[in-house]
Amino acid sequence: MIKVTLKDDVVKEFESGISAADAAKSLGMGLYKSACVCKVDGAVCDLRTVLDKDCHLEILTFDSNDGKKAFWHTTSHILAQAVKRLYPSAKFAIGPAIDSGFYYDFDVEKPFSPEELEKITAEMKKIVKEGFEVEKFMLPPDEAVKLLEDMDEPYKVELCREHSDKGEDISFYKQGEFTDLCAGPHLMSVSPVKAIKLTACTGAYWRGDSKNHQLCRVYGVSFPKASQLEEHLKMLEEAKLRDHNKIGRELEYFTTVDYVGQGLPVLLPKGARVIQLLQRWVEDVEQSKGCQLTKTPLLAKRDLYKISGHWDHYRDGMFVLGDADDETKECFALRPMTCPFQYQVFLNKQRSYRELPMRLTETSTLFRNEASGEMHGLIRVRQFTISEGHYIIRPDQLEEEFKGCMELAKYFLDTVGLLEDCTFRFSQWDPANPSNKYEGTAEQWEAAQAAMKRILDNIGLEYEIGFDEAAFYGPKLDIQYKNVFGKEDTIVTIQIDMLLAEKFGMYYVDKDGQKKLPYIIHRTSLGCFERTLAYMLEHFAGALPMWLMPEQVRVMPLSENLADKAKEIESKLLAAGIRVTTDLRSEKIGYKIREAQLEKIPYMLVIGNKEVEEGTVSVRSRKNVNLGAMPVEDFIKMAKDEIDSKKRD
RNA sequence: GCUGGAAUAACUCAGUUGGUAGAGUACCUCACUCGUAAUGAGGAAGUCGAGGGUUCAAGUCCCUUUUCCAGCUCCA
Repeated sequence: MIKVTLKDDVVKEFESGISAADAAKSLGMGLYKSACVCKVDGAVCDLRTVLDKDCHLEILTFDSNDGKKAFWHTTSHILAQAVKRLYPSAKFAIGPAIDSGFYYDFDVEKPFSPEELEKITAEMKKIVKEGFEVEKFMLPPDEAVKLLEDMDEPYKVELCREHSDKGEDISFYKQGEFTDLCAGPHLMSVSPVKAIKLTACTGAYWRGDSKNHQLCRVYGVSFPKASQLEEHLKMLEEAKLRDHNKIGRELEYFTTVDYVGQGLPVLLPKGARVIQLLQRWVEDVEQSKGCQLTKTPLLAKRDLYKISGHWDHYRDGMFVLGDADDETKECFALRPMTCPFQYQVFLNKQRSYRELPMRLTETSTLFRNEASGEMHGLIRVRQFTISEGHYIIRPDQLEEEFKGCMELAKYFLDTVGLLEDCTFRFSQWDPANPSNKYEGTAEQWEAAQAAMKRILDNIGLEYEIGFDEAAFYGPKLDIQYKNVFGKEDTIVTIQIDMLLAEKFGMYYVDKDGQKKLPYIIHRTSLGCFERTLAYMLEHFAGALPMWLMPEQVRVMPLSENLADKAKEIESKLLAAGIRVTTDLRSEKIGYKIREAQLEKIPYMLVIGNKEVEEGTVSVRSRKNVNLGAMPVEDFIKMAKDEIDSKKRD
C-alpha cells in the first residue's frame, strides 16, 4: 500500500501500482470523468501514470491551465488524425497546445481553404464519436526513428533524431489508426472533446525559421461543452469591440490612406490631441526628474550610422535617401533611433565626471522600414514618436540611474493605466547568434548582463528571460504589453550599453584626471506615443481618462432658444481650461446624449429652463449615471479635480 | 518578405449560374422646440480599391498591383 496525499492534505491509501486515473475514479465518478491530467509531486503527467510510492496527487480538470493544455493537445492530435484521413499525403510537423487553444503544422500541397477546414472539423467530430482510447507506448531511439521512417514522416524523423541523442526511450501516443511522436501528456480518450472550432489556417515556417519551408498551420480551440465554445466565441467578439484598430478609426483618432502608404497612419485631431497631451506631460515630468530636453535632426549622412554600427546592422530597416552603394555621392538616411544624434550633445565639449549623470531626453520621431507584413494599426508603424533618452553615466552610477529609469517608466505606465497588465523581459544576447548580430566581447556582455541581473534582483522584479532578444550593443529590460488579441509587444525598454561610447569617442575626465568611458543607458519612459494610445484605447474601450479626452464636456441645451445660456456655460468651462463643446442642434435630448455616450464624452451638461432658473447644470457622466443638478462652479471644481488628479475610471 | 482572407455610398453591409448598383446609419433640407442612449418627411450621395484581360455584356471570371485584417518571420 502507498499513501497518497490529495487536495487539502487528505491522505488516502491505495494499492501500489494503481494508475492516477483509477485513483481519481475511487475519489468520485464526476472527478474521474472531468479529469484531464494530474500532478504527481508537482509534476504534470498523464492520468496513465502508475503510482508506486507515497506521493502528492492532484487531479486536474479543464478548469486548470494544465488540464486545458492537455485537452487542447489531444484535440490537436484529433485534428492531425482527421487531416491524415482526408489528405493521406500530408506530412506532419508539430502540434502543441498554446495559451488560447492549439495548432498543428502540416506540409500539404495547398493550404486548406475555409471550406476544407469545415470538412476537417466534421471529420474531427466523427473521430470523437468513434471514441478511441488514447494509448501511450515507448520505443528505444533507433526503433522510434525506424517507425517514423516507415510512416514516411520526415519532419518527425528529424525531431525524433534530436531526442534520441539523449539515449532515452521515445514516447508515442496512439488513438485508433493514428500514431504520433509526442511527449504528452494527453487525455485518456478522445471522447471528452465535444466542441471544436478551427479558427484559422495560416503559413508558418518549419522550426520558426524563414529560410525553411513554409508549412500550413491550422489553429483551433476546443471545449468539453458546446456552451463553453459559444461563450469563448462571444468573448472573442467582445475583444474585437475593444480593438484599437476598430474603435480608433470609428472614434476618429486615426485613419489610413492607400496612397500615403503602409504603416503611416494619419492622426486625426482627436488622436493628435491625446498624443500632444501625453508628450507635454512626459516632457514636463522628465525635466522635473533632471532630464535635459534635446532636439536633434530627423536625418543624417550615412557616415553617422556607420560609426554607430546601424549602417551595417540595420540598413535594410532604414529609409535611405540617395544611392546607398555610391560612396562618391552624399547619401542620407532617416533616423531609426536617436542614439548617435543625442551623443553629439555630450560630445559638444569636454566633459567632467562632475557633469554625470547627464540625462538627455528627446521627443523623437523615428523611421523604420518594417517589412510589409508587419504593420498593425497604431501598434506597428513605419514612423512613430517616442520619448527616447540616453543617460550618460559613470559606472558607479549605473544601479541608481537604472532604478530611476524603472521608477519613471512605472510611474508613467501606472498613470495611464497600463502597468498592471505589463510583464517584464530581461532580453539577453545569444553568443552563438548565427547572423552575428551582437557586437563587443563576451566579457563586456557578461559584465553588462551581470550588472542588469544584479539590479533587477535587488529591486525584486519578477521577469522572464528573453534569450537572443538583446540589442546589438547590450542587454535590455523590456516592458511588454499584450493587445486585445493576446499579441505581445514592447511598450518600454531600458538598455545598458557598454559599447557605443567607445565608438563615438565619448570620454569624460574623472577625478584622477584620467579620460574614461562612460556607460550609457538607453531608455524610453512611455513607449512610443502611437502605441501607447492604441493600448489605452483598448484598455479603456475608448473611454480614456478625462485628462486625456480630446473633448471632456459637452453642453446640451434642451431647445434652441436656450442656446445663449448654453454658450454662456460653455465659456465658463473654457475659461477654467476644460475642453468643452456645445450641441446646438435641434435634436431631442435623448439623441444628443446617445451620441455623446457613443463618443465616450466624460460629462454631459443638460440645460433646460429649470437649470436656467436655478442657475445650475444637470450633470450626466458617461458611466450612465445622472448626477443631478449642481451649480456650474461646483461642476467645474469637480471636473478640474478629476483632470488634475489624472484619475482613471 | 511569406501563407490565407478581404476591399461595393462617409460608416456597417446585401448584391443568385456574368444581364439597368441596393438597405440601414450618417450627411443635407424642411417641419417639430423637445427632460437623460435613436422625432418625422423629403433629398443628395457610388469610376464597385487601381490597372489590364476574357466577353455582345464584368461588382461578379482571369492576371497584375495597392491597402486593410489574421498568422509566420522580423522588431535598433
